[in-house]
Formats: sequence, C-alpha cells, structure tokens
Amino acid sequence: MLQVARGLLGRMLVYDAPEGRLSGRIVEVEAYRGPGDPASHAWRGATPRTRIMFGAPGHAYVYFTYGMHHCLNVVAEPEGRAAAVLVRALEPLSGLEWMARRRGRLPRERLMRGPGCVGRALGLTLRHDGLDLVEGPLWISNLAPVRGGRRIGVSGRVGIRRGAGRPWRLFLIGHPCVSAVRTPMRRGV
DNA sequence: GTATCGATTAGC
DNA sequence: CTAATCGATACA
Repeated sequence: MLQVARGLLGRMLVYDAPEGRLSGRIVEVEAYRGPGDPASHAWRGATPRTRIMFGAPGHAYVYFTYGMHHCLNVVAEPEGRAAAVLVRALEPLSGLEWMARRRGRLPRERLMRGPGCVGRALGLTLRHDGLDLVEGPLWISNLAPVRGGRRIGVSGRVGIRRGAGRPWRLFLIGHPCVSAVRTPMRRGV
C-alpha cells in the first residue's frame, strides 16, 4: 500500500470530463489501511460507504465529508483487504480554465492544493465512487512518474486524531502544489 | 427514529 | 480561532 502511494507520486491523473480533459500531476498522497488503522474509514470493517475500499485495487474510493467536500482515493490492496491512498494535491496540467471556473481565480498552485480542492477542481462527486481508474474516464497514466528531481518527503497524516503517529503522508519535497501543513517531516527519501 | 462527527476549507 | 453543511454511522 505504501508502495502504491509512493508509485503514485509524480504520476499523471486524467479526467476526461464532459467539458473536456482535466489533468494534473500527483504531488501529495496519504495511505490508509482498514481494520487496525484507527484513522481509516474502514477501520471498523466494511460498511456501505467503505465497500469500495475492500474491493479490487485500482478503483476510485470517493467520499463526501464536512457536508461539502468530495475526496478521491485509489484503492490499493487486493480484494478483501481494505486500503486506499488519498490524493491530497495535484499540480494542474490541463483544463486549468475549468478548474478556475469551479475554484475561482486563484494562482495555479492553489487550484488543487488539498484533498477537498482536488475534488472541487475536478468536479468529483459520489458518482465517481467505484470507478475503474484504468479504464477511465477518470484514470491514472501509466507513463513514468515525473518528479522533477524532487525527493519524497514523509510525515504524519493530516487532520486526524487517532493513528496520527503513522508516517503515511508522502509528498514531493519543495513542490509548490503540496498543501501547507504544519505536520513535521519525519524524513526525506 | 435522533445525535454526533468528520481523511476540510476559507475567512476572520 | 470558527462556521459552513450534510451523509455516514452509532445508538436508543
């Protein structure tokens, strides 16, 4: 699962939306497990919401939270074992006009900085929950990751209480599109 | 059925 | 620091 999280950094996420192609490079992720990870939605086992997390890898787990945000995850373990990688930030690559239309006029690096902002910029909803991320229309490119020579930083996960000690947030060190969070870095890779 | 709480964000 | 805002979940 951490392997998947690491492999996602620098990869391109593409959404062939009705209005056109939106895409971005993944620069920040967080890994979540199932039972045994108290910060995970799936820590008490499968529920209607977390069903997808227990399903086949390479699918989208989209959840709705705080009454207003849709967040995107990539299911990351074989069927039957719950795990997902939360996509926390993207560097916008194409479709910036549409992202700006949803997010407002913002500097490019702020369009998809933060998991709620990613969902908002791309126009994700619960209709995207369970989508196959290989087939599209929402998919992850299999081209080699591009990290621009940046190393991978590791820290605790953001916005959780239980399970906060686990160093399962990965990001590209120094990338301007990584969300500004005061979680101390554990190490660079 | 009701009550509580967010894997967040923007704004003061 | 807090409000916003509502689905998922737990519990009676």
